[in-house]
Amino acid sequence: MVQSPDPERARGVFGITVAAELVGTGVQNLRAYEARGLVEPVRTEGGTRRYSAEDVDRLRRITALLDAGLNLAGIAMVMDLQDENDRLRRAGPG
DNA sequence: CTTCTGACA
DNA sequence: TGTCAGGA
Repeated sequence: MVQSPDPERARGVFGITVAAELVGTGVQNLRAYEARGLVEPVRTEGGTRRYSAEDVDRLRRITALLDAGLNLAGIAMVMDLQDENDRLRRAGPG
């Protein structure tokens, strides 16, 4: 049994560098998205961002929206609506 | 790894 | 406007 030698592994978190590689962009862009509120990675004591699998998936959505012709401001709106829509759906259909 | 600034398409 | 590059 792999008892996760590292507690971080069980959480499935990625450093900003690996997250950038996964989404196919640079660490500077990921930081730009966070500045726009597109993603909110957890911050460690050292101040380093820790991107979870969910965050990486969201980053991919951001790149897809950018390709769609949306800008960071527009993407932020889409992400907010999607988050609220998913929240309402999870809260209860009725 | 973080933050900021400069330049380019 | 968004991305890339360099420096502290």
